[in-house]
Amino acid sequence: MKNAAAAVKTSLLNQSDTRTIANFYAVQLQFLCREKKYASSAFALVRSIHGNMITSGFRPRSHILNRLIDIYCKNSGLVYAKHLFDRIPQPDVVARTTIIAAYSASGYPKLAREVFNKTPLSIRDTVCYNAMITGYSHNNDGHAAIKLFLDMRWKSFPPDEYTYTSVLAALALIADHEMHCGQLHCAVVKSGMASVKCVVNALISVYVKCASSPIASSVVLMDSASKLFYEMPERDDLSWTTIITGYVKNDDLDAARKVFDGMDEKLLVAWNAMISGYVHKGFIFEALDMLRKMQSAGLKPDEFTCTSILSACADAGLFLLGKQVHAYVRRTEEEIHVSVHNALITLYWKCGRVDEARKVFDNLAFKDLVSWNAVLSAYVGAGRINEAKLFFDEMPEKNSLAWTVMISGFAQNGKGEEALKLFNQMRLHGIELCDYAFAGAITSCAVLAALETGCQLHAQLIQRGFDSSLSAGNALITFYGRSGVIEAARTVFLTMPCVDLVSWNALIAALGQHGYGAQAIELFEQMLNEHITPDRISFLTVISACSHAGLVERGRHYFNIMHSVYKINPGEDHYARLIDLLSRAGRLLEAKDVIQTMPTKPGAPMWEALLAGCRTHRNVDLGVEAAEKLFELTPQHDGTYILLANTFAAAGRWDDAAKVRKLMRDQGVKKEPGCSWIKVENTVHVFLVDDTAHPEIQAVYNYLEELRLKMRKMGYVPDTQYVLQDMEAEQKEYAISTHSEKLAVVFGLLKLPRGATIRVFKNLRICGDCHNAIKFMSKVEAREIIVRDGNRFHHFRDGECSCGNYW
DNA sequence: ATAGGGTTAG
Repeated sequence: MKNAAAAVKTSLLNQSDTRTIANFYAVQLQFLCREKKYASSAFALVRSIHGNMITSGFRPRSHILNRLIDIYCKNSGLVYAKHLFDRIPQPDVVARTTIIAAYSASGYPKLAREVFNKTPLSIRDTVCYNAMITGYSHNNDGHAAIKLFLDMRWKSFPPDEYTYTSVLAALALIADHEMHCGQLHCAVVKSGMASVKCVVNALISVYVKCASSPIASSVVLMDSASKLFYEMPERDDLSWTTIITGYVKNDDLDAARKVFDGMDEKLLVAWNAMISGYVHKGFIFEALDMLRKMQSAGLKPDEFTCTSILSACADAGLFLLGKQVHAYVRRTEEEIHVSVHNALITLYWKCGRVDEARKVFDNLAFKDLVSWNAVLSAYVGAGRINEAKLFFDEMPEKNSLAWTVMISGFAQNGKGEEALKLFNQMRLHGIELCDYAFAGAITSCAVLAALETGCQLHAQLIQRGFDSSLSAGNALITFYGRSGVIEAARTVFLTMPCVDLVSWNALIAALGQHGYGAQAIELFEQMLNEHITPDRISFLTVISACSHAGLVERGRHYFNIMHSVYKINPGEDHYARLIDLLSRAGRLLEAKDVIQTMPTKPGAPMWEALLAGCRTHRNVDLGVEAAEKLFELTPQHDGTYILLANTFAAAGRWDDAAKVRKLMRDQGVKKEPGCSWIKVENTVHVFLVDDTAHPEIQAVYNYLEELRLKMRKMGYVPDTQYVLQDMEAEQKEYAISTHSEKLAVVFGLLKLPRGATIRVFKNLRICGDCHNAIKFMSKVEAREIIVRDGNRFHHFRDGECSCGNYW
C-alpha cells in the first residue's frame, strides 16, 4: 500500500502534459487495482485521484471510469461507485459486470439483479452471466444461480471454466446429501470439464462442503475428495489448500496435517489453515508450535495468522502473549488490518479489560460491523447490560448477529421481557432470523417460564428448518427443563442430529432440577462412556443433581474426581454445591469441616448452604454461627434473617425468633414477599400470602376449605412449625393455610380443565406444610401438579412428590 | 470485468 501511495504522489506531481493526463490516471488506478488488501488509506487515495479529475476538468473515458468504479467497489466506496455508474448514459458490459459483482459482494442482490436485467441481450456476454451467477451464490441463493445457468445455456452463451466453477459453488449451497455429490461428479465428467484444474478444485470443495453436513457421512465424502485430489494430473496451490482446509473443517486435523506435511512449498494460506484449525479445537500449544515452525521456514505472520493467534490468546487467557502479538503487528510496516483490531478488542475484554477494549475501538480509524459487535459482546460478556443497550442503540448498522447478542444478553442477565421485546422488534424490522436469534428468544422463555411462547417458537423453528441447530436445540433443552416439561427436554436432546457438551450439561441440569438424580447420574456416566470430557459446568450440574436427590456419596465422588482425574480446580461454586449436598443430608459437621479447610476464604453461598441445612435439621448452635458470618458478609440479605428465625421457631425458641425479626426490622431489611403464579387462558394470575386482591379469591378460599376437610380425612395434619411467630394453634393453622402456593394450586384446580396438569411457579422455596398439603391435593383431586420454587421442580402425583421429600 | 483457499463478533 505504501508503494502505491508513493507512486500516486509522484505521478500527481508530474502531471504537466495534458495529453498524457489520461495515462497518468490510468497508471495511478492500476497501482491501486493491484492492491487487493482492504485498507482505509486506499479509499482516501481513490477519493483524491477522483477529486483531482474533477477539479482539473478531466472527463474520463469508459475504461478509466470502469476502473474507478471497480476501485471504489473494492475499497468500501460502494456509494460513490453507484453514483458514478448511475450517471453513465449507456454503460458498457464491463461497467455493468463490475457493478453487478460489487452489489452482490456487498449484500445487495436486488440491485445487482436489476442491473443485470436491464442489460440488453445484444451486449451480454459469458463474463456478465458468470458475475451474476456468482452474485446469487454469494447471497446464498443457489437455486437462482442454477436457474440463470440454465437460462444462459438456453440463450446459447457458451459456459467457460469460470461458469462451471461458479455453478458448482452454487450447487454446494443446495446439496447436502451424498447422492448429490455423485451426480455432480458425473455431470462434470460429462461436460468434458473433468480435466480442468479449477473445475476439479470446485468439485473437491463441494465434497468438502457436503462432508460437513450433519446428516452426511463425513469420512466417506472426505475420502472421495482426497481421491479426486490425488488423481489430479497436476495440482495447483488451491487444490492443496482446499483439501487441507476440508479436513480442518471436518475436524480431522491429523489428516489435514498429513497432507500439509506432504506439501513441498508450504503456502502461507496452508499454514494459516492449520493454525486456525488448532485454535478452534483448543489446541493452543500446537497452534503456537506451528507459528514457530512457520517463522523458521522464513514466512511472516500476516493478518490471518495474527487474528487466529489473538483469538487463541483470548480464549486461553494468555494476555501477555496477546500483547506481544499486538506489539509485533505494530512493528510491521503494514497498516494493521481491521480484523486484527477486532481480534484485539476480543482479547482485551475476554481478559477482563472491557474499558481497554472500548479504548481500542474508539481509536480505530476504520471500523466494520465486526468491530461494533465485538464491543457489544464485551459489554454483554461483562454483564454490563445497560451500557450494552446504550451501545446497541448507537450502532449505525445492526446485522442479525448484533440483535442476537443483545437478545441473549438480556436473557442471560435475567431480563426475559426485554429480550422478548427486542426479538419482536427484530421481526418487525424485517431482519432475517437465524437460529441463534431463536436460541436467544427461547432462553428468555426459559427465564420467564413462558411455556406457550416457547412452544410457539419451537414450532416456528421447525417450520424454518432450524430444528437441527445446535444452539437452538440447547436452548430448547434448558427451556423445557425450566418450564417443567422434562419429557420434552429429553425428546429434544434425543432428536438433535448432533449434540455437544452444552447439550449434555443442559439435560443433566434439567434432570437434576426435577429431582431425577439417578437419571442425571446415568446420563453423566453415559457421557463419560462416550469419551466426552466434562467441563466445570458438567460437575456443577451433576453435583447439584446428587444434592437434590440426596445422593451424598456419589456427589462427593464427583467432587473428588473433578480434580484428581479431570484436572479441573474446584471453584467457589463447586464448594457451595458440595456444602449444600452435605448440609441437606444433615451431615452438618462434615459440611463445616469443608468450609474450614477449603483453599479460599468461604463466601456467602457456603454459609448460606450450611444455614439452610441447620434449619432443616434443627441445629440451632451451628445455625447461629453460620448466620453471624452471613450478617458480616451480606448484612442486607433477607434470606439469612428468615432462615435463622425459622431455625429458632422450629426449635420452639419463639423469643429468639422474635429477636431476629426485630433485628431485621432495625437493619431496614425487607423480606422479599412470597408470591406464586399460574397461567390460565393466557393470563398470569399472581397470589400473595393471605391474598385479598385477586377478584376470585373468595371462591379459592371456599374450595380450599372444602379440600381441607377431605385431606384431613386422608390423614393430612397441618405442620405449624413453619410459622415464624408464636400464636394460638388455630391461628397458626390459618396462617399457613393461606400461603400463596396453596392459593395458586387451588385456583388451578378450579379453573383448568379436568386432567390438565397444574403448573405453579413460586419465587421462594416452597414451604414444608404446603409441600405436604399439595401431595394430598394431588391424591384427592387425582391431578398432576408441578410446582417450580426458587430452587427446583416438584412433581406431585398420587400423593407423592418427585423430590422424595428432600429439597 | 467474472471463479476458487486462510481471520475477527455469538
